[in-house]
Amino acid sequence: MPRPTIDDVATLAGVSIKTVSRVVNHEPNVRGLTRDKVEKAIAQLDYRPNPSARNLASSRARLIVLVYDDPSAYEVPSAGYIINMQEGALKACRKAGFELLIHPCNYRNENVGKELTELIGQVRPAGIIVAAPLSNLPLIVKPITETDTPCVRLSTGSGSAKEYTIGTNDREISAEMTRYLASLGHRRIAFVKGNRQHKAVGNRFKGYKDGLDESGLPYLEELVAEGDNSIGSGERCAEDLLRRSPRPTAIFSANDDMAAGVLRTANRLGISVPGELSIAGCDDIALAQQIYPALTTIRQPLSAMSELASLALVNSSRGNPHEPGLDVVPGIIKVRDSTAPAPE
Amino acid sequence: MPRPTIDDVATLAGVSIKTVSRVVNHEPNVRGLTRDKVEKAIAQLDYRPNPSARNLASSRARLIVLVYDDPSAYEVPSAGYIINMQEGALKACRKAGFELLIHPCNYRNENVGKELTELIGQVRPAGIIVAAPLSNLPLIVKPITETDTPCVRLSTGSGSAKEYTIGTNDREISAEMTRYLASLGHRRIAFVKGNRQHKAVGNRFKGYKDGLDESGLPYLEELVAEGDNSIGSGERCAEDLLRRSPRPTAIFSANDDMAAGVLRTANRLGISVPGELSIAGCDDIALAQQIYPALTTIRQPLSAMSELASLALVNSSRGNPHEPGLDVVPGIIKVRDSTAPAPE
DNA sequence: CGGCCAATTGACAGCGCAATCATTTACGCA
DNA sequence: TGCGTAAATGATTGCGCTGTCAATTGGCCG
Repeated sequence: MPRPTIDDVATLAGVSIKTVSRVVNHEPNVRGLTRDKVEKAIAQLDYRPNPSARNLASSRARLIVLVYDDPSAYEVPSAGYIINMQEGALKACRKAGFELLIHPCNYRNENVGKELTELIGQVRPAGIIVAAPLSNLPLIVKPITETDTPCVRLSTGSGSAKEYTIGTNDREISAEMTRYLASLGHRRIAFVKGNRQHKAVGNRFKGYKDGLDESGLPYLEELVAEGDNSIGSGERCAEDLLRRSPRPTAIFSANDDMAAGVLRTANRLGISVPGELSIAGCDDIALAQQIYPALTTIRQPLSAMSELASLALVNSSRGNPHEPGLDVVPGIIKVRDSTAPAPE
Repeated sequence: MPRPTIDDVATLAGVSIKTVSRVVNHEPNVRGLTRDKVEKAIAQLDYRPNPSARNLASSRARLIVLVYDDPSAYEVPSAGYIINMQEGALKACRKAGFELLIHPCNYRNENVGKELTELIGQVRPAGIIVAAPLSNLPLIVKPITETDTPCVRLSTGSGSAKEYTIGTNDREISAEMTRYLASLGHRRIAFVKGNRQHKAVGNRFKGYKDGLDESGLPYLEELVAEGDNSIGSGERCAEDLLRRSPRPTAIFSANDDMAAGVLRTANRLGISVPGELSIAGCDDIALAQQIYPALTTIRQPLSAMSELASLALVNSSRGNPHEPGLDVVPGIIKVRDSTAPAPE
């Protein structure tokens, strides 16, 4: 049996299809009595509008696109980050009856801009969420905004004058992590910086320096290494840092992958964690709990952020665009087993 | 400026819209000359068909749904598995101009069946891919097939009489892994079984026994433990197994998460890997390379499998349904650092 | 009770495309 | 050259819905 259409509902309820349309779309100016009749008919027929027809008629799809850095472009992709984001967006979409289209995207590709423009032209989404680090690249954001598609940036970096941005308190929470390490008695706290392209990790570095300062510890250039966000770079940075003398007793990395790399190196060198060396990361990807010892880290509220973003886009499609600006969803520190009081 | 429509193309090319439609959809019976004209017009206008209009007119969306076990239902979700699957499906979809809708799904939920039926009614996808372990649950598969939506099962378990199934040579490759461990001199090779509900892990257990047999080793009940696919269960099983005397010198787990758990336990107990204990897993999720030492494992060709599945569904929507049956994409053994010759 | 305005409802025209069926063209052969 | 057939092309309808604008209704006031 074919699915019921708006005509069937209208006939059953004894009204015109336009009235049914009004009820379905929660438009004003429908009498309570009429609304009840229509809703009863809808329930009775188990009617649900055909999205394609709606999209065609209104020329905008009930669909949100999530754009993020393509993990398959990397040797050892970091999947946890993405799954977390998808989760929040899916949640909001389901609640609103929207669908989520995922679009991993390689920013090294020459034609990303065109690719996105085409995607938008193709599916006409109600909105687009652009995740960090892509959200900091004009190369990505500009083509999107030029199509007039509502766009929310997920950026642990900074706000933007033109788009609504959802961020987190990277700098503050990183400072807090640093103070936490200091409170455990650590005096030589090293830091592994991440990819310079990513503003987020820059903020974390600033937070690290803030934290040192607030704990009355000096900032030492020799205790900072620069990675590229990958596990491998974490390993190399750790080799470097652990060669210093005296050795740092804690290493705080700008993301979990690098922290996992630090842990690998410590394991390889036979340095006990957390006995001789405390390790802290940032992101709380699944990996953080899968390695041994489980990583003390900063939980990025990624799921909450993408949920908020989706919500904003849904509202926007209903006529309430969100004004530009920065909303901050705070992260929290998850203390696990990779940090302990400083030795001695 | 509004996007060009099929009418614009027809006008520019001096043909009817039906002819344009034929060219766009690669239908036969168009003269080469005409085709060229139309294609030139399409290129000139940068025309791309409106998917909503197509869907409305043909009452089936150019869209594939990927259904998988909802990771957020678990405490420590295993994201790698999912990302790999998404990757292959995305690849095939892009090539065919299809979109991918992801639908994580909690099978413990009472209403999964209805949920899926509604989803299908809602979006009318060209097809659905159901990933293991959901693909082995009638609870999930039946409601789908009842809607006449083409459905491909991804199951490392077994084929099905009614749906096309893409699997892998779990049993054989697990036997090979076992033989490999035996070839390293291991005589006491333990096995960690996974969740009974998952046929795949059952096959791996069979493969383990085959491998022992082929290597002339006895099957010992005491060297088998039963986990539930989670890291935590791997830890517990390892505690059990390592209490045996003499201790096993190799532990082969039915998935990587549990192998990671085994490694955590070994680390905790101060047992050196791979010096005193070799560890092997199965799946080759990203985690396998993120822990130390990197895990020797069986690489599941998940991406290839989901790509194949998507392709089959695309073809199906073009009038070439795939007949039921089982296709096997073989896995391969990735030797990394967690396995070494047996001690002594 | 008549009149007027606002609230409510409906008629109808597309949105852009696929599919059906009718029409035209091309080609082979006698 | 003319006929028959198959190939190529086109005219038209309708998919299910939204948006526009017109028609109707109801309520309130004088």
